[in-house]
Amino acid sequence: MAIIRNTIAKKAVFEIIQLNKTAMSQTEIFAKANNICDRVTVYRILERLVKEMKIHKIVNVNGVINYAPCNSCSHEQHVHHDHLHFSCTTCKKLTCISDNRIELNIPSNYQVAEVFLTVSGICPDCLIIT
Amino acid sequence: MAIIRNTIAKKAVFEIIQLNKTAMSQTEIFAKANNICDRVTVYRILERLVKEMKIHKIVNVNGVINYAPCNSCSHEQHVHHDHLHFSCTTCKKLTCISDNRIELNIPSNYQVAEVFLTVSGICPDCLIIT
DNA sequence: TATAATTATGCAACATTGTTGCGTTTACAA
DNA sequence: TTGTAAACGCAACAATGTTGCATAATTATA
Repeated sequence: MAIIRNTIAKKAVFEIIQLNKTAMSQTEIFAKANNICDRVTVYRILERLVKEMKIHKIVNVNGVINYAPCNSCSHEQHVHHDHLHFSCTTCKKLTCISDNRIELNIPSNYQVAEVFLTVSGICPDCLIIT
Repeated sequence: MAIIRNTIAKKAVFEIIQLNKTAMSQTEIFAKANNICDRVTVYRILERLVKEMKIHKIVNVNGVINYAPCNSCSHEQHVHHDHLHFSCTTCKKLTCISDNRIELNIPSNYQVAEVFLTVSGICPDCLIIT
């Protein structure tokens, strides 16, 4: 069985994600990591953190993959987390909003894994500027 | 005011999207277009078709942008279309499933543009193979 | 139907995001 | 303290998307 190591870089990346209010892309995380490790290593750390279910992987409306902390989220909720993501088209920030109860109406011959509910638009910060 | 032109390449791209059951990426559309035009032109045609609201732009769970026909979709529905997209993690196909009524619970200081409801998992075709 | 105006295209080059292979380093258990 | 597997760095690659500019094609209208 694979042993999970808690390296310096991994701890740093995890902390960056946890301390941020909005979800972040690999590029943003790497920029904040202050050259603690290689670009590629950040990708691999993120992959591991998702597998260990410590962070969520969410795609914004532009197709950029973002990572958000997985705060109060049980094992079961993790894959079926129905909370809403707001993807700002101005600042490109992805924010986790709230838990939304969704009524899914999917044919039974589809095997559902995860549910993604993303709303695009303009976030409060960008609305003020405008 | 810009005049909209209906070029051969544009007609071809639109037809490809309309005839396909699942949503397609630029790569797939270009492959089907049989060198009717340049790779870049496909990107630009897709951009225009989205702006003209003839097709929908949807992101699959891997971050690849897909395009789907906008069949029975009024002007108002277009930006608020609440129908569900199934993103197969095996064959990567993106399918439009059905209209799902979603109860959105978003703070009023957010300006909503579009709603994306995407479910990942395994589609019927891939389940049979397994 | 000929022509002017401007939309659309092709090509080349670039930018961003994400992946892979491989030799080296490091964390952790014993 | 040390062996071993996990993690890392580097370099190279792959996929997807974008931009600038000269040229071609479409459409209105004269």
